[in-house]
Amino acid sequence: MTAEEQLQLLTRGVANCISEKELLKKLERGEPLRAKLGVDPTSPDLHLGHSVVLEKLRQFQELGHQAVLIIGDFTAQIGDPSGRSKTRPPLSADDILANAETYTDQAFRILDRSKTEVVFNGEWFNKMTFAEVIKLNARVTMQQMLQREDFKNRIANDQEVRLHEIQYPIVQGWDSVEVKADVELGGTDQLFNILVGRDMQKSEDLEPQIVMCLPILEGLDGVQKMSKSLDNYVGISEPSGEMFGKLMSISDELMERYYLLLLGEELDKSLHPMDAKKALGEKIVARYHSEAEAKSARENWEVLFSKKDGEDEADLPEVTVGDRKDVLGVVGEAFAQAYPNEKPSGSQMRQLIQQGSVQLDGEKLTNIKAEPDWESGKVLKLNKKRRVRIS
RNA sequence: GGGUAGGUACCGAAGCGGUCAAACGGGGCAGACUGUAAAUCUGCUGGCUAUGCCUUCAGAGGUUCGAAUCCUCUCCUGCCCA
Repeated sequence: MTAEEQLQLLTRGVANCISEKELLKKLERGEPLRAKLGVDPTSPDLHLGHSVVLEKLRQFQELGHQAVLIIGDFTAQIGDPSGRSKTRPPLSADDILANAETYTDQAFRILDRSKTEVVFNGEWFNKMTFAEVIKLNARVTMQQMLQREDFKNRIANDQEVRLHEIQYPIVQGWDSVEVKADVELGGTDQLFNILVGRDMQKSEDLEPQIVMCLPILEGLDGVQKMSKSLDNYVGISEPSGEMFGKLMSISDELMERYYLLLLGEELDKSLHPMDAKKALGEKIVARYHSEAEAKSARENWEVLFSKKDGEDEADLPEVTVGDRKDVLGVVGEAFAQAYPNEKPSGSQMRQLIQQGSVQLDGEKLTNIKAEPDWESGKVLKLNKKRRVRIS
């Protein structure tokens, strides 16, 4: 493949590339490029938002380039202020290590493990002396740091900015020097950090890296970026059913965006939006599980939600009725047996019942003290998502 | 270090001696509606062995029949000055 062809592929779907000319030059040498991606092992679960940039990195691998995955075990102790309106809480060393492991395991669902160099940036930063740190800081001016939107906004809104936070870009930039990156990937919110990397490399007389920013994926709410802390995400290691279900809850507008960013396709507007969304869900599930699983996830979902009668539900968890025969007692028992982690408080369960969410074979049970016939085989709906079968 | 403004439920924000489990907005949950969704309308949103009881308004003490509200000390944050 020619350098031009590679360039075209690599820049597809990219929000910001500085600069294509330089990238072309690097590609023309015909040698594998070192494509760097730094990850913060702060939240151990990867989601579709991360997948956008990981897919791009895989593309580099497929073209024969070297992926360099930097685990920011050291930087995680600082906390990336990018896009943040608050200071991030720091993590303990143990948490970070554990997170790093789950992180890479998941990343290799997308990346080719054998073609990925994994490094921890604690390797070089933990050895640094304070004098060296001061020297690093001398390479950047205060004014440069204050140009950042994030900091500017926080200062304008009278919110605190801690000194360690302005170290983050410097530290990330130094990673690029250490691994001799040719390209650094990241979300558009990483633009500033990655640019600092270029400066750092220049000051070390290295050829500056190419900045490649990918668009930030909106979360399920369609407004804020996908993130675990906002709970608007789809994790890439989630069960197929969950994944499909979550994807089906997005708005039509967002669906178009997901088609573009996750599948790299234009949405076919001639399709009924419902069908288009099901197709989207199926494709994404297939990517992380399998075609067959995607198909069954779709079928299960259709049975669960589309058929109002819901007579032929797929395998619902079975629940046995205990000593308490009243509605409140049985609902509590059902949660405890089938979804112990989601069990609501007593008051919340009362509300679910009184508001008509709890239904036995489609019949609303609104009296918490009622003792209906808990006949074996009947389906008990608990809330929007959860149903169980009486055994 | 000095001055000053603050710290209220998931978040933002009222309340400034009783009628406060605490207005209002956002978020979340539930119902109606739908395409499952979005939008819209409605209700709920501390806990419980529940017409009552228990624990909350940064933390610890105190005043009072009674405190989120008053006093004292402590911790935390913004802003201004040095």
